[in-house]
Amino acid sequence: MGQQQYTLFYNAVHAIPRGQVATYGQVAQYCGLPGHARMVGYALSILQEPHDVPWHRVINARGEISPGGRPGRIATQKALLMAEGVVPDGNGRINLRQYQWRG
DNA sequence: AAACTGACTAATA
DNA sequence: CTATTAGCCAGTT
Repeated sequence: MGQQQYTLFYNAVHAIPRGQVATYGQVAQYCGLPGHARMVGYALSILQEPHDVPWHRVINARGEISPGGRPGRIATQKALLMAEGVVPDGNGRINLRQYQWRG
């Protein structure tokens, strides 16, 4: 467990098509590790540029953008998502039924 | 070693 | 809708 696992997560995130989103738990399950949602969050939290991981396509199960350490992260993620056509509803939440990736 | 901490979730109340 | 509980596990104190 460790670095290798993160590579697996990053790989899974790469599989999320543009214009769609996936939840942390979904990514974990896709990797064959159900229940490891927190590890997905951790893996993304330690990402450092340069990287080519579309981290913004990963949101929580409520359809919200999870708060991260640095303020401004949420706005960035929201902007990236909207740039590829994923638009939040009136309450700032993303409709999973519409945008969630079906692997 | 033990306690604490998280970009999490599902189930209950 | 909010709150609480319990499960999760690699890092950090």
